Amino acid sequence: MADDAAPASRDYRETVFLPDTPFPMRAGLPVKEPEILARWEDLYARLRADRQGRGAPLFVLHDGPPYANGAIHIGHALQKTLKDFVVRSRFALGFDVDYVPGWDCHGLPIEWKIEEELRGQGRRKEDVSKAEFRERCRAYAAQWIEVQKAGFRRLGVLGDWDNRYATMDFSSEAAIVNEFHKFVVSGQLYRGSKPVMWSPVERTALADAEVEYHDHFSPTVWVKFPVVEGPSAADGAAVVIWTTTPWTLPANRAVAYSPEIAYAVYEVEAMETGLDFEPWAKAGDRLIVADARAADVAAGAKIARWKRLADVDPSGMSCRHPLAALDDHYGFAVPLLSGDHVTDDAGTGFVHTAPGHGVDDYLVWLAHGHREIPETVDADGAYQPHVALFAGLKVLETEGKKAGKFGPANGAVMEKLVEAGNLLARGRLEHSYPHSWRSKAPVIFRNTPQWFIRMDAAVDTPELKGATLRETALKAIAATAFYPEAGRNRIRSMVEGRPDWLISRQRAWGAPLAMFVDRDTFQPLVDPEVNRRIVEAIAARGADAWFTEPAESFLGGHDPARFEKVEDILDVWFDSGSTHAFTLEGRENTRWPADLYLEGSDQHRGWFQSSLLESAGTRGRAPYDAIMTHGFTVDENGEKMSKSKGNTLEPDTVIRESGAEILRLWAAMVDYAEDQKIGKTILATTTDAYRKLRNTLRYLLGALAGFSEAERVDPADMPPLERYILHRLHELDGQVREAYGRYSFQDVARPLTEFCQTDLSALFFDIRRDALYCDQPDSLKRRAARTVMDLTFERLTIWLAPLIPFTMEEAWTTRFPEAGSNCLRIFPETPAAWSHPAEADRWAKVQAVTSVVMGALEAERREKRLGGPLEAAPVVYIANLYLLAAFKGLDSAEVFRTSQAALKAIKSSGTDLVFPDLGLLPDGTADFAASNPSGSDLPDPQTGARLFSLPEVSGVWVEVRKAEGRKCARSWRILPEVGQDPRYPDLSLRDAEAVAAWDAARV
RNA sequence: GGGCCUGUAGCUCAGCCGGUUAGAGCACACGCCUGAUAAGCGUGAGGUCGGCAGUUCGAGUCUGCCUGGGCCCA
Repeated sequence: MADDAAPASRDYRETVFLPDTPFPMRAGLPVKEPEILARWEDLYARLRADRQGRGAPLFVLHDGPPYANGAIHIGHALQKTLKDFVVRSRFALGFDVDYVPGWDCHGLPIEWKIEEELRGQGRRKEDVSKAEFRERCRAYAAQWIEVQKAGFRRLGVLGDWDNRYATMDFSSEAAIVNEFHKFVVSGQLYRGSKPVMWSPVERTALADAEVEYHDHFSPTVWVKFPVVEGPSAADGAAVVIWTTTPWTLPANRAVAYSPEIAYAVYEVEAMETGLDFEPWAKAGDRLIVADARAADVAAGAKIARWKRLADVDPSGMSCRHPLAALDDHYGFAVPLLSGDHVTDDAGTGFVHTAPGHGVDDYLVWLAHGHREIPETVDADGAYQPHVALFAGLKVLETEGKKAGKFGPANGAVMEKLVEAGNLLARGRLEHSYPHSWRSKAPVIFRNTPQWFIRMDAAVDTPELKGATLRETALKAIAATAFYPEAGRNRIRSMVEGRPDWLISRQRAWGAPLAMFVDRDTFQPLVDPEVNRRIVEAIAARGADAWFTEPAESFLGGHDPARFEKVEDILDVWFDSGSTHAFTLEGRENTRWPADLYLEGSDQHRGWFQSSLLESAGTRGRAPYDAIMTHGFTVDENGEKMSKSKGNTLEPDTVIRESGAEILRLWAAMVDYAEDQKIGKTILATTTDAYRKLRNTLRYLLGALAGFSEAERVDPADMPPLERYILHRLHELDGQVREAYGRYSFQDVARPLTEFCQTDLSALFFDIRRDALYCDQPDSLKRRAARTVMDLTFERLTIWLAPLIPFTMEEAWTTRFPEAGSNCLRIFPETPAAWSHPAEADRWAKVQAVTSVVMGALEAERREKRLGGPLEAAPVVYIANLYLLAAFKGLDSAEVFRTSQAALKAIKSSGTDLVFPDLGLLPDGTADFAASNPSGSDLPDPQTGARLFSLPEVSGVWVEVRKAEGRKCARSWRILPEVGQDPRYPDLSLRDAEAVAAWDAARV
């Protein structure tokens, strides 16, 4: 018989049931993912067919279209990933999910790209036909749709990619125009006029995003408006305004003031002397300015001394236009209007108001009941022919080398002001001024006739029932669910405050405002037959049909001489606001309205709102039942990503280096509702979390090698540890379903990661390793463990599949190569009988005691008295009967992962006596306590027993003794029994039996 | 400048209606194991809860101000 020193007579390794799986520890995701994608192929279609075959309820996620211009960035990746979480989780919850990805194709950025291309070929936009231009735009967008589609699919996003929608599809353009007609027919459309940012050099209106601010020198003028009507104090005086855009003075129609500012009349007493020019003011002039501005105005006008005569209330006053003396064209009255935008921190406290050339001007003008907006300059920024004194003069040079420099307009206006005697002073100022993003030339505000949708007119249609669009939209917001809830506030305040919807653009690439307008009244022609012909033509030949085909072909019997074909195009937001109309209506197996719209929080102003207004105006409600928003992706320091800062991160880079799965797991773990940070460190920790999940799956696969239905054990027959894991599965089942239900992916990823770490890896696997490796295959413990592992694998693989589908597919098909895609599965039912709160309670107590044991072992290890836990045989003294009772039915050595262990109930612990009323204890506890006798008190420290305790676990002391006996050559446990079986003198009895059976099976 | 949101360990996040010594997982350090091994287990360190003031017996939590960051506007 071998003694301790002698080596084992046999290598038992082959008799041990080690984990066995081809599922590799290292994923190699960048290579594996494309292979899995290829296998998925038509997965979306198969899923839909399967769910429809089951009569599953429908869930509709309607895609917000990205702009078909450029490669996808991290924000796109996040968003499509979140959408995929929704799609896959709804499929896994058993729904039939409709998700048709789409693209936004019209609009200025693409037009610009094409203009740039043309310039590269030495051609001008004017040299190509509108049709050719639009064709180039179409091709450009089509190319980017394919690029982006490939990028999204690479992320694993499921959807009806083959039937994607695009706003430029003929059918879409027709639907958009059809929606537009609904607004025309219901009287919600009107022709108005509004100043917009305009670049004379490019002859185009610009959106805010297309403008950048640079420092710029402007002339400044102080101008006198002689008072015509007002209080007696103002007799013979002039209101003074200050402006940096003298050229807008011919368009002046009012002067704005603030009721919050104190104004007064000042009389000039003396001018500065020794000037090298003749000042325009003279002693005796009476000027009205804000008191707070008086000193600055005097300095600007070189007034040496003046006298404050009297307070002036500008309310109700009116003036003469400063150029009235030169031409009757300017003979109108210039009223003083109260406006909130007026301040006294610059200028004179009065604001020159040209309603066609400034937004504040326009708004204050409208607020006072005026409707007509003068049109002063044309598309080139030249005064129109009717503008007296200045017709034809340009604000900016638009051609040649001097393009973008000031034209003659400012100078001419100043000369005429001098001539009229109303220029008080002039100067120059460097300030921040808007410039075109493209040409870098300054822009101007220019008034042009535009088409608007009314927000506040009662709409008498069956859908709106006399309510206004604003009221209808606000009602729809109240009826919508918001994830997170904060979104409701945001969109509501915007809809409450927004102006009428300006939907016309003077551009080429878009869906047209395809209608005819009476040349005299500007009223749109409302004729269902005409509209039908228009929509049919566009459906057949695209929006080009409207531009290229003669008016007669649409007008039918109407007189072409009377009706003008409108060639403006629609605001692209109208396009995107109509996506619900051509994606959710008129297709099979979908439904209007959508269950969910999901976009970034910036879309409260964008797509959520355009869709809401479009749908409210045509259908009386929102096209969605719920809105989910996400924040923006920022760098690791929480700062916005930008190319100039060099802190951008491309999805392609992450996919190439780590795999799409890492990006997906990142998206699953962050709080998407807020801004999400991403960067090197964060991706590294995400990769670590991924490894943890992957290894858990790998261990399950390894431990389940060869698992058969025959060895399955009924939960009722399982040991407490297995019952506990089942309880956790039951608990998680509820949590996972609930979290997916409210789109809280974090609340899926976090509990499952913690479950893998805490319950599986550190507890279940660690404790059961011995039984799995060394028990005979028919051992109840081993079978129960494997049964629970099978049930765990069955659930984990599908619970996590919506988030990390590649890895779960790999795990599932590794185990069940013939079972088809993991993604086709539905969350399995988890029996209520698995719920076992008493086990949860028990294991919490067991872990508390275990933590004291671990602490004791650790202390011994530190003292070099102990190596591994199998060398130990802790003796645990427990004065808390509740804690002791938790071990009923458990093998304490197994729980502590030591070779041997003993529990001893004690009655006294000095001051720490914890001996509760026995009547409150679980049944049998007293017996159990009695069955763990040997001593009713703590050992006397004098005997040499070292006792370990933790302050947070009262009533528990641990004495670490060395395990007695010899080390089993197979299970490595140290037991006194080793050697008792003569057949296998170096094994414990359990291992001897197991090897005997193994050997017998080999013969 | 305005509206909305936001700042808890190195990272991602919990922290209910204010109530013991602010938690988890990962990362980190140290140790164990070497039959999950580019793995597994254990122990530990790490936080003035962005800052200041206020309300309160008591504030991460409520209020105000300041500050950093984000989105949308001007």
